[in-house]
Amino acid sequence: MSKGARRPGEPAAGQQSVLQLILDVAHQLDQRLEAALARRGLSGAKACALSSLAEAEQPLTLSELAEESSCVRSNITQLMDRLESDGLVRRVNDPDDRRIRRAALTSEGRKICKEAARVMAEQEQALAEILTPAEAASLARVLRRIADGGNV
Amino acid sequence: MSKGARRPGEPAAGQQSVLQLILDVAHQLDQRLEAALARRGLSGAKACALSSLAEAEQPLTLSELAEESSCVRSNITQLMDRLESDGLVRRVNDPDDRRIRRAALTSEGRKICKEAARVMAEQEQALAEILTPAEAASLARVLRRIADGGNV
DNA sequence: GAAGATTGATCGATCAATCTTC
DNA sequence: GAAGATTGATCGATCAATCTTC
Repeated sequence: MSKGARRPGEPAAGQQSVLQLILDVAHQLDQRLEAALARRGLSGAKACALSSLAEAEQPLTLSELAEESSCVRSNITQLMDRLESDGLVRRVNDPDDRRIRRAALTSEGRKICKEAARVMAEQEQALAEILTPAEAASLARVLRRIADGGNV
Repeated sequence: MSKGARRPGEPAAGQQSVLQLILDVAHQLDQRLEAALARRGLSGAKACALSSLAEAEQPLTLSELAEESSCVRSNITQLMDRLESDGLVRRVNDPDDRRIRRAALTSEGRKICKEAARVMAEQEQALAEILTPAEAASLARVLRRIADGGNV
């Protein structure tokens, strides 16, 4: 995907289609989140992987991580390379299947992951302050229906 | 930014925060749009640039294109490289200032751009069919307020 | 042969550094 | 010196091809 604000030919502010509005708002919120994470040396992709690892009881398979992030396996290979060189994650071998590599959080990784959760909560809070509870609920309901392709 | 669905540790479907919902829905809609464009050999970034060029009366400066796409100049340099090798765009020199390069649509570029507009309209239509007019209007209103940071 | 992971290519995005022209 | 564009590095994402192990 391209990350740039996607407004092909909609100069007037009120003229944007709902689709373009959703993409633009998401892009804006995502940039804010990425900027807040970057101040801690993190990125969205890294924070997401760390969070998945923190939740699991045991080190996850790289394939499991790819599944959970809805991305392709080779993506996780590279992400783990970067997280390993950051000292936040360690690859460990699976005792039962030598094809499998698991990702284990280091203690530093566990610490940073808690910071990432705080950052995420801050961003959620900032958004919540813009909306009334009723608006937030109805927004969530509509978005969930869009996510389900209208089958709800 | 990372493009993967961003749900760090929200297993239960109803538990997702509004922020995560917006990012997830946008990611899903964006993937659909990219897939539809890819069938015509395009991408979101290419379609966006072509559309900006089609709207302008005269060839745009690469800086102007960057401005319009809210991205960095070097990004446009590379995008134009790809569009030029696709035969959709041609770089032309500015007669008055030799620092400036402008991007001009080729006739092929103009043709493909119209297809891209149709694809975009299809995606907008698919989304519109999920929502009632009243829902679409209230969704747009709330999203616009989020985009303005609550200052509306 | 299939599953798990990696490698190499490409795309889109950013940033810092550079080059030409003003 | 500043503006416009490009180059080279890095990150995150995808895909096709490969390697090891099952």
